[in-house]
This record gives sequence, structure tokens and C-alpha cells, in this order.
Amino acid sequence: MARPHEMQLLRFEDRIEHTCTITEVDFFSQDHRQAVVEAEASPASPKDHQREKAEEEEEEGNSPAHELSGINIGLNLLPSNTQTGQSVIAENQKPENKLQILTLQTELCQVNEENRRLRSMLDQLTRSYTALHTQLLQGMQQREAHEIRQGQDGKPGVPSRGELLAHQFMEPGPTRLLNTGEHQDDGDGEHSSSQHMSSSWEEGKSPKLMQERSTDTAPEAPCRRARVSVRARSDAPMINDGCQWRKYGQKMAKGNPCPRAYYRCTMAIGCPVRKQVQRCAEDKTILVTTYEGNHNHPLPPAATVMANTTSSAAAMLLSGSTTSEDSLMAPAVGSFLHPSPYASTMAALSASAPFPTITLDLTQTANQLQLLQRAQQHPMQSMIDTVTAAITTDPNFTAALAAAITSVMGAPGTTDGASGSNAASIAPAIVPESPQCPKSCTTFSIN
DNA sequence: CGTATTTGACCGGCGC
DNA sequence: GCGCCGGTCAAATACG
Repeated sequence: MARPHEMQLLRFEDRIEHTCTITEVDFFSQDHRQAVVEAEASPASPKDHQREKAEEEEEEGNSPAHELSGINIGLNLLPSNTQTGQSVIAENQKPENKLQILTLQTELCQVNEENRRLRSMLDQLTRSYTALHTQLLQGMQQREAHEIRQGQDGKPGVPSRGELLAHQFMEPGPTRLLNTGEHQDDGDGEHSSSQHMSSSWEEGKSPKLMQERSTDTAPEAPCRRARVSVRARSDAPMINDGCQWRKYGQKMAKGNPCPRAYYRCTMAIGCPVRKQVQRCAEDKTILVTTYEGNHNHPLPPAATVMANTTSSAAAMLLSGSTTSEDSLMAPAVGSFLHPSPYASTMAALSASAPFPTITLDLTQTANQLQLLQRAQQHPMQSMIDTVTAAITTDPNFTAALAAAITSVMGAPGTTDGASGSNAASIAPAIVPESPQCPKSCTTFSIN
């Protein structure tokens, strides 16, 4: 996964710690940087220098356990270094400076402690993501194996409604979204006998095609995927999400004076991703973009960031939908998207369509500081929040952020949808798109 | 002239 | 069975 990045990060931080240590020894220098340079270049403290060299040599080991050892070394160095420094200082400097030194030592220790805590948090996040990803992959593999077995047995038999729905929701993209740029789902991933992507979209949609291959596809006939709807304030007719789209239709939707436009992704031939763009009937400054499907091609960074965000939301939605309506509406949304006081305003599922739909609302304002604070308690959620907020506030930020996100999240892969970079407001939120949620829940339920 | 957009027709799902 | 609605297709049109 992101191990190389992590190692780079850790080693970079280790260097910072070294620098801090040296700086502390040369605290009385006026110029901090100059002091560091001098400390590194001068033989004034050969012990420290040798210790640093030993640490650097240790770092070359690159063993996994070294990540923590590096941290500990940095921390343990402080007392020894400062002891050495203090002995010199005690001989040459005024007593009041000792207090400053002690104060700075304390601060430095706190900073190092914070560093270590953040690092472990990052490790934990990485492990959690890896575990979840593995679970998703295993689930997909088991399901596909099961369906292949059914196909080999001849008539698969009529699955229960629950099975059918569970298949529907296990099927779609977000699981693969989180995977990589492999072959896209399109709702027929299990049909290894079926062909290419371009037709797979149609298979998911076209009853004719479904009937032609009814022997092995009938249980999948109503197969749909999760949708991710993004609400953002924008004057533009369509938000710039980093992808290339071609308009293929426009309709007047009931209950909304604004037409709904239909786009399909043209970044790759046969890419099954489509999106609908429509202005909110209540507030025409709000642009509602609904993404469906998963890209079957690499995405540019600007599109990848929000793709990860939306795919995470969709993954959450789908994982919840495979169990029960309760898990869908409460734990899935509640625990993943807004475990905090944001719960009441940030997330909800839509029932306006035969698809499970999750809406990311980027139209509300939020305190970025709160996002940061939440980052410490809920790293995964905060990552999504941060990404979304960054996108909505500064489109130029997306490219730079993409690298960082993908380094933590793993390969961006093919993902679902993209972002609204022109959104005017900040807060990522998921709000009820429809008052018909209960109805939708029954659709999701397995009974 | 090639590509993108527009727009009416068509199709299937769903509710009555 | 019928009509409504959402979604897609494809011919016509616009644009660079």
C-alpha cells in the first residue's frame, strides 16, 4: 500500500527530530538554521554527531520495526543530548537560560509525543483501511465463487428476494472503486462469461439483453448500483470534476422546473460512468450531480480525489445495505459518515430512485477547525471531509491533495464519480434528499 | 468535416 | 391494460 510513502514520511520526521535535538543543544545561537548547520558541520559535539550517524545508519535498515524505534531513539536522545548540553551550558551560561532550556525541552518532548501519537494514528488508519479492503475483496471473491457454482449447477434456482437484493448491493462499484483500476463492475462483474465493459452497462440496464442471457443473469436482472449525489452551489451549468463528459440527453423531471441533463464519461471508450445534473428546485443555485457507475480507466488527480470520497460514501452505503435497513440507515451512515454531532445535518440516504443513493451536501458551511479536530477522533471520516472541503474551496488544491490522499488510501484505482470543484461553500455533508427514506429502506431490506 | 449538443421518439418499469 | 415517468437513443443541428 502506502508503505513507501509512510517510510518517507517517517524518515523525514526523524530528520526533523534530529534537527530539533541539535537545535536544542545550540539553543543560544541567534539563528536557528545557522545553528543547525553549524552543529552538523562543526566537531563541537562529536558524541552527538556520532550518535546521529549511528541513527542514520540504523535508518538504512528499513525494517518495519524501525519505524517506532526511530521515534524512540529520537525521544531518548533528548535527555542524553541535553545532559551533554547542560553540562556545557552550566559552565558557560546564565542560570535563567536553564529555565528556558527546560521549558523548551518540555515543549519538545510534547511535540515529539504528539508526533508519535499522530504517527501511530496514521499506522492505525492504514491498517484499518487495509483490513477493510481485504474484507471487501474476500467478500467479492466468495460471492463470485458462489454464483459461479450456481451457474455450474444449471438453473441457479430463484434466489430469495433478500439474496437478490444483497447481490445487487454487493455488486456495485465502490468495492471495486476502492480496489484499483481493474475492470469495472457495471453490475455484471460476476458474469465472467460475459464480455466487455461497454456491453456490461447495457446488461445492467437492458431487459432485452438480460432476457437473452436469462439462464445465468435472471437473478441479476434488476441489478442496480449505488449512486452518489453531490450537492454544490455553482452558477456553472455543470461542475468541473476533472472528468470529460458528453451530454446524451435532457429531460424535464417531474416536480422540478429545471431540466435534468444526462452525461456519460468520455475519458475512455466504453466507460460506464454516467451522471445526471440538475438544479435544485428549491434553490436554483444548488447544482445536484448524481454519479453512477465506476470508471474503467485511470483518473486525473483532480477527479480521483472526489472519486475516492464518493466511492467511500458509496461503499459505506452498499456495505450497510447488505445487512438490513437498520444497519443501512443507522450504523452505516451514522458510524462512518458522521459519528459526531454532525450527524443530524450531514448524512442521509435517498429513496427517490430504485438505486440506493447517498447525497454529499457541499452547500453548507462548516468550521474547518472542527474538521481538523474531528480528524483526531475519526481519521477516515475527517479525510473525506477534508478532501471535500478542499475541493469545494480551492480547485487547485485537489491535484496536490490527491497524491497525499492516494498515498494513504492506496491506489486510487477506478472510482466512482468525481467532485464539484466549483462549489461555493465548504462543508461536506450528507442530507436527506428525499422524505421517502422509509420507503427506500424497505427496498434495501433483505426480507 | 469532425465532434459535440439538442431534442423528439422510443422503451421499460411502475402504479393505478 | 393504460398512462406516467425516468432514462436512453439517434437523427438533426450547431460549433470550431
